[in-house]
Amino acid sequence: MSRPTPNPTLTLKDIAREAGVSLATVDRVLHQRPGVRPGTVKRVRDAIERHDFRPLAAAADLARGRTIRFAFVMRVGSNLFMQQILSHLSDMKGWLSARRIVVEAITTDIFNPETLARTLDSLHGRFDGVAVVALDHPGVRTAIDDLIDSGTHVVTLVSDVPSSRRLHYVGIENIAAGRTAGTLVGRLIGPRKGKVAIVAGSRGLRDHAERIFGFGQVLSSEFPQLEVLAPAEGRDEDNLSEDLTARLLGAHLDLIGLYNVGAGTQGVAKAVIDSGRASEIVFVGHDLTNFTRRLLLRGVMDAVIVQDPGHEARAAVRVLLALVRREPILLEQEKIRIDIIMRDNMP
Amino acid sequence: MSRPTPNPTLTLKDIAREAGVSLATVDRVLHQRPGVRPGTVKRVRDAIERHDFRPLAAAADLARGRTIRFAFVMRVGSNLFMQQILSHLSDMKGWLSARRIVVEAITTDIFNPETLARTLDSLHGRFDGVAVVALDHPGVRTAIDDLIDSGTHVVTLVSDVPSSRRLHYVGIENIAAGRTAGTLVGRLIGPRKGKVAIVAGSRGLRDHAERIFGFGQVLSSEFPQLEVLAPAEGRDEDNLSEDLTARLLGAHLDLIGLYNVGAGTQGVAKAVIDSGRASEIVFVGHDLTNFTRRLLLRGVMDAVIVQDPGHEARAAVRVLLALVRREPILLEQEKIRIDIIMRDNMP
DNA sequence: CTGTTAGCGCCTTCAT
DNA sequence: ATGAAGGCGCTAACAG
Repeated sequence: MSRPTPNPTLTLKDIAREAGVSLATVDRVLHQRPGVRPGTVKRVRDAIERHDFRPLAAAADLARGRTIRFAFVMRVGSNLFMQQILSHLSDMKGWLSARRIVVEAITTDIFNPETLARTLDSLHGRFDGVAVVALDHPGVRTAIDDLIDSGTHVVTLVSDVPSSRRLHYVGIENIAAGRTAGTLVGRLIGPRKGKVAIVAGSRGLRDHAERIFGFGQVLSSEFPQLEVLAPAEGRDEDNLSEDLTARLLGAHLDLIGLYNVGAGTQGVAKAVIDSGRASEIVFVGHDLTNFTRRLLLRGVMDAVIVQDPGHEARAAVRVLLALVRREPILLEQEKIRIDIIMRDNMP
Repeated sequence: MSRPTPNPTLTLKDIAREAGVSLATVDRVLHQRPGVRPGTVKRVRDAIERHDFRPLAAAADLARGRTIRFAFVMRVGSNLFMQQILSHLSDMKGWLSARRIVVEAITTDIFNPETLARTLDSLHGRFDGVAVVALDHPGVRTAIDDLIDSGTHVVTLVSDVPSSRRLHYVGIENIAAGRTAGTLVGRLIGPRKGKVAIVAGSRGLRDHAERIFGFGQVLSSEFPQLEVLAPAEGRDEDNLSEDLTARLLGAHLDLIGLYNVGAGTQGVAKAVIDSGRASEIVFVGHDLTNFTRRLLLRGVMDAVIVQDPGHEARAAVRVLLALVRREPILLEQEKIRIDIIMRDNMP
């Protein structure tokens, strides 16, 4: 059974001739449009498969020749990670405009499901695709589903709403990320006994909640000598996070592990450094920024869990594009990995 | 100074009209072809920049309409990592053939610079681009440079030849990878004292040598309580690696750390398991395969350093394609990261 | 149900 | 040094 070597210079016309039909009919079969007799469909399909034929992407693009519009909806504020995503999007400008793709960033600082839902509602009919950093809330879920019903392709980004009908989630599995943090903290602490603290943004955020869950899972099952304290909620703000961390450090002199689940890393780190106990505390957090880079180099942080913002920006665009063009999504390529960054493998 | 919003529906013709010249002249300027007066060039350039205009990629592709040929040259044999690269290449078949790109894999088991050089010599004029897993040897360097002189674009893959004129290296920095392994072994061992062994394929391989160097650097400077033994060379073979490891384990009862630099992981692991000392030995190696996955899950291995073979395959193709089309390379996208994989963040 | 045909925007050859 | 014009392979509107 030898695979026919695909002759790379075949065209639709050749297939048409071989199947004894016209160009238009082949096109119909290719795009599973109605109005072709089953027998004809089969003949065309056979001819296509016989040569493993693929229509030339460039020609299809050119002929369709429509400008494609995408929106990225997210709350940004001072969140460095979100800013990085936006900055990588604008790095793609050249690539995008050579394909007549327009990406609009719709940002807000408001952290409120109702507002997000209303924003999504306002997008009906205006975009071919929408990537949204969602809050997992019934109102948001409904807004996503409505948007999809209006004919817009929707993917979630960074934070998922699994109960919605979004076509894809571009981001990491947060339970696994939390477990990874747990393993790192546990293993790097080694045989010592003591307490471990968690500082999160809010347990209302699905991604934070999942990370906390995964972290606790690993610590309780595999590192019973470590006592995990109840998570503090620092709302991803530096000042508040610093206060909370300082308080934790003061109250627990046997604190030897610290997991910062969200942003606010700068505040947490300041408290750790000021306590003079940086070298005895294993400190793990998320996202690579100028701050966390420096903290890794100084040995204040021991590891950072990373989801590559550049990869996420590009993956979101590519997935939306594939959906618009009804092309297959390359799952392996678009999957976002949970990266562990330590001092020596910083990119 | 407001950036003009690029009107996404502009075409070459619009630029031509605005500059008061014909289509062909704009095209000449766009591709920096000769035969245009400097003044004209400037007028066209200005018009292009005024609108931040980019020619539509699809139209350019279609018009050029040539089949592009790439070769991947590597020694494969039983090396699972190389097999993974090939397998990811064939996953791209659909994508490639929709762009009339033909990728040919030229594999050999022979591990010999002369043979590799001769293979490269035989490629002159047959391909638009070549990705080669090179050996760092003067003969290979010359062969690469000759190939480039013959008009073929060349990138190195996985293992670099920095002294050649290759246009890009798709792979990780191996010194940093070795340092990462060193940090992991040192940190995961914790306060214990003892010996650390290294099993490599061959110190003649540049990537292995660099990893060993980075590993030693970190251990000697930051973990002085650990004594690093001289590297054993297992030629990436399972049986030999197993013997060597067993011997090391027998000779050093205080062996508590193990770094497997190349392949042959299965053999190394078998020796560790058979010794009954798996749980007390911190074992770090490279590349994620079915074997290393299982070893991580069973706790025999503690961490695996990974360079994503799928990413490498795609990056090599994209870089070669960009070179052929004289498009810019998206360095940020093509950079291969050093990933640390532990039990909980396995993809 | 099926076929014909006019573009899509750029590249390239051939004139001028 | 510059311009005119015919494709590249596919899509979509229109005819039959």
